[in-house]
Amino acid sequence: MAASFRRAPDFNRRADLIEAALDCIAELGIQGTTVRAVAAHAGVSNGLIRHHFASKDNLMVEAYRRTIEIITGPPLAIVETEGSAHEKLRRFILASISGPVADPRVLSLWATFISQVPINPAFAEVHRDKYLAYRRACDVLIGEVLAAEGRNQGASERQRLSIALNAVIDGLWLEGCLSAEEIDERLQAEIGIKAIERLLDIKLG
Amino acid sequence: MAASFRRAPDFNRRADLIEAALDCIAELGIQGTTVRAVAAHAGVSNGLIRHHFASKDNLMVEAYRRTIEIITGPPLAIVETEGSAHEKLRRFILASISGPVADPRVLSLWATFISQVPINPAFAEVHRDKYLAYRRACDVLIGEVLAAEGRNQGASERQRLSIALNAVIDGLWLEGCLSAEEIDERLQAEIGIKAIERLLDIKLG
DNA sequence: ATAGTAATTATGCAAGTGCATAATCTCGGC
DNA sequence: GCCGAGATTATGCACTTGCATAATTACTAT
Repeated sequence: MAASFRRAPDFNRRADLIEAALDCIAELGIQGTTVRAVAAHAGVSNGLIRHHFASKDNLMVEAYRRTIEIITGPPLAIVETEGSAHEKLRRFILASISGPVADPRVLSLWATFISQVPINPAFAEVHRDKYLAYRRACDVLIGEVLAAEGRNQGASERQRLSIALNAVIDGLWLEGCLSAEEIDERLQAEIGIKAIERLLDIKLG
Repeated sequence: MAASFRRAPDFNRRADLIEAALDCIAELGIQGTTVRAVAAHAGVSNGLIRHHFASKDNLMVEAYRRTIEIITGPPLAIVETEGSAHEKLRRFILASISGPVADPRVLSLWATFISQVPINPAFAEVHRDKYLAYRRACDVLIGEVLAAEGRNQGASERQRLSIALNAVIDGLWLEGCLSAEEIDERLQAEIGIKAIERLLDIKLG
């Protein structure tokens, strides 16, 4: 029996397998995401996964990395953008709670991996790094906005604002994903902006 | 070989097995939570689980029910309490983001089950019911507070406030659990109250 | 062309999985 | 005391799982 297959550059194949893993997790859950299921979904043989990843666990960690990238990528990209501090914060918020990030599938993936964080050091490390990066970007944005307002609050007060801001973003993202069918995305975004305007006592264009 | 064991009333045994299942999920993850692991953790034989639950899946759904009870129990209990609308809302918020609810273990359990909701109808049903109950309690509380303030806002505006309030609660709970070691619980609670005071433009004692 | 290299498949195994079944034991009612 | 009911254990089976191994194939450099 002649095995017929097409070769793919290493990088693409790896990315494809990670994407297939995410599909499996979203559709079948972590339990149903077996090496065989991922391989079948990617249209390759089982053994190929072990050729590209040291272990199934390794593939899962990479899938977690990709998931965080999907979630924090859009907002973090805003930071590099040109614009006033206020405008950037506004777009940062919108990018965090709407668009491709506000997808039930994404929440499901996130939840799957978060549940692994406390019991698997490899996941914990990824979580710590990426979570901090997002938090830091958020803090910087707040600092810039407050500076532009001429408000030089103490570090303590600034931290409070940062925590509250993050809570609104996280909470709206969560709610939006959990009831994506019922809630209008624009309304959701508007609520987010208004809420944060009140919290920080600012106006975001 | 004589098997020696102590009998337990059906209800207690069931509750114990559910608790053992939660322990396993928190310590080993959903993957490590096998029938054998739960039985070992509860100090009983494997077969006993099948005697008390129709299937492992059934046990998992019951464990999900228990988890939601752990999370929404304390705040929902506040609603039945005596006190002014403002005072009740304040305690409701505190019960939602501090105390036994603000536990990384609880978040981990919640995340595990939430990831099952989209792929398992049994979980989806439990989710829908319990989630709605919490949301409704929250809405009623807001309505009472606004009424006490003499503010008769339209249903649309009230819904916005409700969504924002929920977001702050969910977000603070999430953040608090994710970084429970770093954040002081009292500070967290204070931030929550202050944030919601600003959002609703009220004072909560 | 051709040979070497790495990607890919095919196959099998040892361990673990949920669950069915039958035997055994504990306890309450008489 | 003892007996029936059902809670509990012991055991095994069919199936799945991750992974190792060896054979096979496609691409690249020369």
